[in-house]
Amino acid sequence: MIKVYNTKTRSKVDFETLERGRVAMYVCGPTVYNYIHIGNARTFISFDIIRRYLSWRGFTVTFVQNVTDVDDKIIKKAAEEGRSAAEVAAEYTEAFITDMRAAHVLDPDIRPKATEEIPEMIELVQQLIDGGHAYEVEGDVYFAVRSFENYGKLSGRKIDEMESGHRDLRSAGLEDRKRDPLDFAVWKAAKPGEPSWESPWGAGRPGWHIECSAMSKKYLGTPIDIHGGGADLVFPHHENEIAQSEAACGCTFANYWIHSGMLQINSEKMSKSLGNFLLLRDVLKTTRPEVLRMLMLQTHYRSPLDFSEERLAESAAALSRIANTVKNLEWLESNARDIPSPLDIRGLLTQIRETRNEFIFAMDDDFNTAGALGVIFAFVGDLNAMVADKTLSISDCPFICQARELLGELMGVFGIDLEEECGEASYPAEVVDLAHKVAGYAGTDAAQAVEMLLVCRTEARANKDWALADRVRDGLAALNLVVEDTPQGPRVSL
RNA sequence: GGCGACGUGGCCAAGUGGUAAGGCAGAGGCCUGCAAAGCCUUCAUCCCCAGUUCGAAUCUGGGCGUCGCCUCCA
Repeated sequence: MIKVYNTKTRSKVDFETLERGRVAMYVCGPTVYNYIHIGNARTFISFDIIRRYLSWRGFTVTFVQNVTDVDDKIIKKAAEEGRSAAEVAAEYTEAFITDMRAAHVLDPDIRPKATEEIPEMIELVQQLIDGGHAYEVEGDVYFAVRSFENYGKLSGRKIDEMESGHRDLRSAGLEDRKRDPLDFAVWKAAKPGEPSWESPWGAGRPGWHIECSAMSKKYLGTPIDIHGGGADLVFPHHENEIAQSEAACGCTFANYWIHSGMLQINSEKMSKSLGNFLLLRDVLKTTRPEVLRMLMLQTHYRSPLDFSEERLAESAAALSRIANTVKNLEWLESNARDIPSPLDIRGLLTQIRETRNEFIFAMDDDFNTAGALGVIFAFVGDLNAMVADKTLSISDCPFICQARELLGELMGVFGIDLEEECGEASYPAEVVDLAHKVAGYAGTDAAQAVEMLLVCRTEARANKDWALADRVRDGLAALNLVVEDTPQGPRVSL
């Protein structure tokens, strides 16, 4: 049984879907007024892993993630840059999709844009007005917080306490038009030059919170299984979504509320004023997505995560430990001989089975990726010890292959493709020149040239001509090809 | 001020009341011409105090400390 931490109940609970074997899941997407940053990426990668895991466990997952493409911040940005809000939104929506794919986040099944769902939002607002939960003031429509008795339940707040803590709310003149200072806009009257749509209350645009309510309802119905987002959305965004949606439909909006922890940079909150604002696309210029994901996997998704160059380097080293094992196993398989098996195959099969079970055990416990990674590393260590300094028997290969495939499968659940990590070395054309210079190679085929160089080096080593041997190795190293001497002979890899 | 989270070895980090996974880094050894990779060995009693318990990192209370949210924020 999968357990998840539900923000609504502040406890870990059994995960039971509304419909057997199916999961309806909605995760709040970004407001597209800039490139997404590394903190956004943390949230989206966390939910990507949750989604992948649920699918791997056999659920049919319908994953919806919106794009908020109409909002104050977009309008502000557009004004600053002297272009239309639609242009700004289109540019950053495109960039968002590009960045997500670059981070190996799977596309959602449905990616609705707020601007394309306005009729549904208007309908929802109307329902709220009809039901006495919202009221119009000069083209604005506000949700009446006190009309919804559960307001504050998700975030654990009480309306009266919130108000007493917020004297400054009243000082803003605009607030006078609201019946209660905590009431929030579900529809905003258009100001000159702003994007707007016709509505029963005049030209205007939807409030942020109503967008998600309407899109979730339209594409997944009510209630849904999982509604997710960053922890900073708990209040007010998700609180308001619940109020609107449940006030309108009279039923539960979402059964499980899952929130991912905040990302910090060098132990500080990421903010523009601190100058430590990192864009995902900039990080990915120097870091492979697998390494970034590896970093995130090592911390539970609900804990704060500290991001730094040092941790990135550690993650790269950790990932290569797994990749090296896979590479080594592949190498041993391709050099297997017709000899008696040096391995304890029965023990290996037991370990394969137990690793899978323990991985599931960890992940079922509120998606404990760090624990699951521990299981993987334990398996890696055992495999390494098992084959250390051994030459495999041909009869071992199917079993070693199984172990290798398990590693690939489990890392795949994390969105990390080990095949890619262990990809075949692609030889640069320069190896031909090197082979020509060092070994007198006359052809033009890169693979042949490398082969030639290795033969040349092996001979040199046999003759104790270390200078020549190292010249070959260094020459290949300069082309990013690593030569390693194994008991089975030399091996070249990237 | 209100709400909440957290404090585990040099760093990161998991941990379901029964005597502390894992990764990175370090030390010693093996293997190697030297490397690389890998193997072996080694490296903590879990912020402090009190309590519950046969037994607590895990439960309770208090203290200290860090952080987040309360305004747009993933």
